[in-house]
Amino acid sequence: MSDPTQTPQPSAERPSDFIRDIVAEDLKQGTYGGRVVTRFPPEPNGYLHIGHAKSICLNFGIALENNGVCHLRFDDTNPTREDVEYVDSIQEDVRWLGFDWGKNMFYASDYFGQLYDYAVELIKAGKAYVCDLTAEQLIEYRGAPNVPGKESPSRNRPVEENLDLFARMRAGELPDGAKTLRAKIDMASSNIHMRDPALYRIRKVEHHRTGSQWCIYPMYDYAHCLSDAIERITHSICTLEFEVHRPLYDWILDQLPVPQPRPHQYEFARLNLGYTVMSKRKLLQLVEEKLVSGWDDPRMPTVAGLRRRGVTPAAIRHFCHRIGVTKYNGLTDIALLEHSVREDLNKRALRRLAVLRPIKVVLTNYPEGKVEELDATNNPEDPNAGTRKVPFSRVLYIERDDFMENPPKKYFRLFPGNEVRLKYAYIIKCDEVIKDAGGAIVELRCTADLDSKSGGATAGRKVKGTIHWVSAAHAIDAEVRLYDRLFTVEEPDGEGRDFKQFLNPNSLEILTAKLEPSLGTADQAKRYQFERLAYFSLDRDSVPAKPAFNRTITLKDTWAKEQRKG
RNA sequence: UGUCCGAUGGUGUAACGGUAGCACAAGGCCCUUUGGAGGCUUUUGUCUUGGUUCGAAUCCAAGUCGGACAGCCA
Repeated sequence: MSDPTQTPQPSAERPSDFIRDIVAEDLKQGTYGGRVVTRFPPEPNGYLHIGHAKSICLNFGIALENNGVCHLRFDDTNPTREDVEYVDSIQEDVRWLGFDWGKNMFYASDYFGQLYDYAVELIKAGKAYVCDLTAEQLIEYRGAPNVPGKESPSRNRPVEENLDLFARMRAGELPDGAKTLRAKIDMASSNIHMRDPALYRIRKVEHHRTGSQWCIYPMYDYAHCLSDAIERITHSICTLEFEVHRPLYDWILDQLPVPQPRPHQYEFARLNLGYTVMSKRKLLQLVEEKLVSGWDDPRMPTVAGLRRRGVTPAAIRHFCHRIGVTKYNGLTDIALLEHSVREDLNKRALRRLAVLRPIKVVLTNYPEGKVEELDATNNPEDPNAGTRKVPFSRVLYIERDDFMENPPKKYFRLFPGNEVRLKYAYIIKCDEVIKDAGGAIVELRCTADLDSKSGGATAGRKVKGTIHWVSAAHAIDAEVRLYDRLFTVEEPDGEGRDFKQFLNPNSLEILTAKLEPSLGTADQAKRYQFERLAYFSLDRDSVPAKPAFNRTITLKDTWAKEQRKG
């Protein structure tokens, strides 16, 4: 449990929601003979984000809970925007989240041949035709939500002619966009998706898997339901925007001799999270315009970004469990995610002492040159985590925030004349504040109660505050990146808004911090808590001479809250 | 003035005709060698109006509000 890079076993606790209810009912009725087969069907045109994680947890979760399987299927029907870079990252991310598709990895492009044959069937049955309308004309003929469409002049083309034309489309005899294959349904339908939707379009481009084998490519609506049927999917779970497509999903499967019982589609609400954007288009924009460092920038809501930020798979899974699955399109409070992250990190993070913004402290009654190795607890939440030694000496650094010359009421930290406990060490008292010519504080002169160390005569003395520190002579320097939310408002892409206007200018602050020496051998696979500050993880671009730590999330700060209250 | 879908505290959800519960957030207290964690505790909710019923968050009707749909994207 302390190694968050290990593929963790998704928790055994069974969630409950309306989709799981349907699956349970189908199991009870024996609809699919006891089979449960779901699928996660990403288009390889972007990195996975936390919204996909919700879908992954749902689909793989349902399979796991019911002794079923979940397929990973790349929905690669549009070669003009898809890329292998994405198919690799998607697999890595799903695996990292803790899920396993076994041998069941497929591509919609695996079925291009069969899909073509099915299309021929449709044409023969008089249920599809080759249409001559241009893209512009199609828009005009389609009508509008409350205006019926008009039938294409090609609609009643004879079957033989359709067959010939479709074969010629496939053979590459026609230029891009010249013709489409359309389903023959109902141009007057109140559902626009039923107004003779396009099934195939001509695209003379290389496909990342099928190369130049095809120059016609199936549309999503046509390819998706049939891919589900071919794979014998039982429950095809997607997001709410596909609800309107369901009649078409059903129509296509009902026209063709697909394996029975065929799959059914169910829709749930996609995740909307506060203080972030979730659409692939917008995330891509952030990457391409270099507003972030890449898809795995720790501020991104991508799985890769969260991973680099130090968030664990378990935290993401718990979050997905907590938010549930419904058809209500709400806005999830980012605090829910933050809580899941803290909860998990609290259990597994190794506690360490680190000073982000140092101020020098000299203990005037502590012998010069003396060094003590003090015992420090690695994780109070986990007795098995053990202890370590931390060097202590006369000159220390403490956090600037932990000293105030003129403190407000309820300030428990160091101020002139006051005492605080140095964590794992002595109680000290501030005697003198040394300033430079400009009046800036450069050093604090303190005296230590030399009997107050653990095991000492006055170890039990209670002082109001305990602060962290590092020994100046032993501290190592590290780059520390303090990440904050990427946007300043909860709904950066709300109506009439340009999300880029709301980028948080302070979403990244880079500091050189002073760390206790044990952090010199920090492990990228482990998680750390810099005591009293935040959770951190070692970034992958650390170099031995200068480690770099990313702040995953701060500790809860009730003092900051107190101050806000004024 | 189209079709489909939805509505439970501030947020996310549970209750499947029978005591509106949980988590987060917010407030208070206790504890604390992390102002962390933990423990205890308080506040706040069934969109509206009718109907069915001994009894409705749940079923029905109408309304209100919100979302989705007019790519040869997925």
